[in-house]
Amino acid sequence: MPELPEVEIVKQSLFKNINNKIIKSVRINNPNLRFKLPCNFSHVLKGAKIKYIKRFSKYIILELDNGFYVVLHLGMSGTIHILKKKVKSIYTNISFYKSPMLPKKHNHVILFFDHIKLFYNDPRRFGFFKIFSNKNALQSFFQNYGPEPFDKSFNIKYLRKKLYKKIKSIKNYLLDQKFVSGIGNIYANEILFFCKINPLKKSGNLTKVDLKNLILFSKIVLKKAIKKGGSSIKNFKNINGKTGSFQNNFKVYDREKLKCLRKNCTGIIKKKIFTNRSIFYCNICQK
DNA sequence: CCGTTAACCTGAGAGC
DNA sequence: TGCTCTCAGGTTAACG
Repeated sequence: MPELPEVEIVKQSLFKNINNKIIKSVRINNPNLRFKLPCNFSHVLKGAKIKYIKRFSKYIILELDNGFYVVLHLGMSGTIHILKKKVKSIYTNISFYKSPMLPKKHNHVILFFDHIKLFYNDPRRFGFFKIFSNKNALQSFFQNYGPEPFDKSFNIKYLRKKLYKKIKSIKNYLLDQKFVSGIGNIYANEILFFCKINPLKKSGNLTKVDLKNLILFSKIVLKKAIKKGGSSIKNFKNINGKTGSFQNNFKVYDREKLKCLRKNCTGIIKKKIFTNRSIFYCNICQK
């Protein structure tokens, strides 16, 4: 589920809630996530102070004062919830979408702080934690990833070199984290709409204008999504707390059969399944 | 190396 | 009500 903007929102909330705090204890209800929870997980976290929290791509990185790094990927359905001990009935959901009740059986990992409990909840268990013992190990893990759209290295020269004569569709390249980091299915579709590029277009056939637009609009779309608190599609209930609102700004995603929102375009948004993912596009203005 | 498919999971919603 | 089927914001091993 979460793509770069949603993970950024989660990171910001985590920073407000647990940065500089000490993990008093750890409870593991189910270690069987996408990858089995590292066996030293509790040992590394217990007693450690969270020195800093950052994000790269769709990953949240907790820097601990014992030199270790905890890396978290939310997969498709991972969320984080915080319960303040004093107010037992109210959950502070610092996730990018709101679920009114914590589905208790999917609370796989719980971190206890002084006045706070943090729950990692993940029904589908596609999310995972990794632990790195030092900065080098952390960096070498992220070496396999391409730049984020915000990076200076995500430029014309890079795109030309990577996409030259490639027959794979640009939609699939945008989802390829080795090419560019942080974009998922929603934002790939949205970005291509702004670029007026058909998602199925072969990457080697992109024009210089296409490449320039990709660089420009990937930044614009992701930034706006962050500003709107990310996209919240499911479990949308009106309860106190934060929810993303970028879903109200979707131009193509989840808009099958609706009118194209581009000025003076009479197109209708199409939906197709392509390499196991949905593509949404206007077949008139996206060439 | 390149591109595609299937698999990993659970839950929601549609259709019957 | 309940059954079956499809789909979901991601990643990656395995295959041709």
